[in-house]
Amino acid sequence: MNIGEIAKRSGVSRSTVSYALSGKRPVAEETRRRIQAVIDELGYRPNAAARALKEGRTRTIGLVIPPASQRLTDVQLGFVASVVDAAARADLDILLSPSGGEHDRSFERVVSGSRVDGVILMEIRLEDDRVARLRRSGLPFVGIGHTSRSDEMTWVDIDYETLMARCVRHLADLGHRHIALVNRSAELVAAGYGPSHRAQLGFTGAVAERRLEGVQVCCADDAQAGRSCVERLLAAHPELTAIATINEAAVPGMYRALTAARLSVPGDFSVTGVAARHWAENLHPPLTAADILADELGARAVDLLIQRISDPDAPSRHLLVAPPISLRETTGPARPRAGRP
Amino acid sequence: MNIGEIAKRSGVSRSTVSYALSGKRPVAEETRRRIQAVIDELGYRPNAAARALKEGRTRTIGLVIPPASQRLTDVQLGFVASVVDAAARADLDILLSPSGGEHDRSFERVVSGSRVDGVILMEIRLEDDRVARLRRSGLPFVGIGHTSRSDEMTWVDIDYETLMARCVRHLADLGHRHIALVNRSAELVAAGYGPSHRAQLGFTGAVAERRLEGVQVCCADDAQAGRSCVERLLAAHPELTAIATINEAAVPGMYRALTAARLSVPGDFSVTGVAARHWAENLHPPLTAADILADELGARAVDLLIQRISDPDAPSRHLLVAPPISLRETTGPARPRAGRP
DNA sequence: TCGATTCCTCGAATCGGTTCGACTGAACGT
DNA sequence: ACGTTCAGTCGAACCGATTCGAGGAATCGA
Repeated sequence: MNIGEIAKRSGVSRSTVSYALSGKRPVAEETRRRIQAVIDELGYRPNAAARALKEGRTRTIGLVIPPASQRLTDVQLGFVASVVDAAARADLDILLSPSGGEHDRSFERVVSGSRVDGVILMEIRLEDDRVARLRRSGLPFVGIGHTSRSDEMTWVDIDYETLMARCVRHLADLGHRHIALVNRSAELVAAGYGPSHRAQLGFTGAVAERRLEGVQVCCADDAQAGRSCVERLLAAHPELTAIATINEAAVPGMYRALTAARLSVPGDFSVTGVAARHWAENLHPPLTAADILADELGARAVDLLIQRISDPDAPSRHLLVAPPISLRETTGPARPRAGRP
Repeated sequence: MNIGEIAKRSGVSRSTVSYALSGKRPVAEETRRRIQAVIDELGYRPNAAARALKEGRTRTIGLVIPPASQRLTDVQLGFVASVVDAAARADLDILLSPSGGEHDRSFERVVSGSRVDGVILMEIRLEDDRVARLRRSGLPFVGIGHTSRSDEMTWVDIDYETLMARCVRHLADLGHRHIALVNRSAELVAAGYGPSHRAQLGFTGAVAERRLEGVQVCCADDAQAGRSCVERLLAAHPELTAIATINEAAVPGMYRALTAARLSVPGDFSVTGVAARHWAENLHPPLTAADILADELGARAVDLLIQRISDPDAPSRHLLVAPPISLRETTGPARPRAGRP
């Protein structure tokens, strides 16, 4: 059923039906009611493709996520959920595009097929082809995360550098002198993953500032890896009394390694880091951490994108979020491991 | 840049460009090359809306997920990931629609705006309005899960009834006589959530068959709830020696409650259930469970949907999956709790 | 040499909306 | 009584692709 059918049955022209629906020109009240009755009866909805074709916009935004094959972290999931939510509130649909892996055709379709009015890009690398591709296309886009040239685009991001520095200072305040940074996977770090890179900066900076001893290791995003990573760490650095991490998926494994080593948390050993609040709260014991407010960040990304769509030539904007550390149950005063039996 | 621009620059008509791209009519090799050169130079891609309008199909499928506000379980995430993956392989785009909560406008847009060629529906209730809505619309759709009238639609599903019966029999074989079923949240069960309902059937059936004593409880989908649920359970039923569950999110909390009660797993108490393999493996200790192969299920749903789109009048098809139990480390011979100090 | 066939290309119609210019009455002011 | 204004409506053009019927040129067989 198309608009012509509605027009015929209401005894008006197609344009009148269109105006009755959009309200862009006055339509007699009685006519409007007649048209509405026909529409309700037939359950008519304007064809999205036809409308998009004429209007030149699709009322749809693209959400580019990491390849589906690799499991999303809780923080990433939080982003997706909040973007979906915010978009729904703004009556925008979401076209999902896994990018990165093999099927970049999906990304290419989203970018150049005029399928979307704008794009939200997740999991951005310091050097990211997709950003260049999007800039060339002229499509408005907003990053959750940003590249090394941060001015070249609009983004929202978590201030991993500040957050990690806060974690380190928090540990230093508790008397810890030897601490380790457990980063994300070596592949990610090598690929120039921004959060990993900035966490390193924050870590080394704060370690130097407080004259501590710091160790840095990479760790794959799962519990197994977390466990073996911490086991190696404990063996190689007996003087270690605390860990700061941005690898939430590995934390349960880290707990297990500590338990296995008969180190109680936070009595003998402290753990802190950057994680989704929900996740940190539900760990056992609950993780003292800088809480990532994924909900807010995703919603702000959508806001910025909507603005950017309505005014593509406005200067790019940035939003860097650094929430305070929520004290929970995994950090305490330093107690030298050497002093233990 | 549109097809007319390409035509002009190649010195041919628009239709020739179209045929060169689609190959639906012969085009001279030299002409084709010239057109291709122009296309490559300008980076032209046909406008998706225009194509959809003319062809009457969008090369997009809708994926209806539970409202984003509520966290998705690992199994659900597995479905989403595998659907996204399978769709990308088939060169289909995915339109994401959270449904259920407040914003059903999103669902309505997907169903009746001709935005998609078909829909995959997740988290189906025994009585589900959305199924009726989709049937009325005539849009091809496939459910992951199904309603009480299972013939009315095409679906793939996990055979929770069989799986739960297997769990119970497995426990019975190990000598357990008193076991509990920890279901999903009371709200879900009350709303007629199929998996919960069928798990109940399988549980009561197998309990009766093996002449066991069974208790059933509901439990919200998080660790906290799992913990308090099991604490209550242990207090109220001292004879209990095993739990079977379909609530994966609650399992870590259940472990904690058992640990707190000084019950070792699997020495003093057995736990088993239905869960995503990834999840079961990464728990500590790894959960003996019937593994849900979310990857396969999502991919099959996409296959079925593609078939249904190409032949909407074919009879509906069903796919019920019941993988065997993977023995891990959480079930062992029954040891009466009464016999403990 | 002439019609038939084949190969390649073109113009026009079409999909289902939106929007612009123009037309018709009725109401209005002077 | 006569322009003006304005509400309400219509027809036609347009968005960017696909596809059908048709036509021109080259090739072929008789």
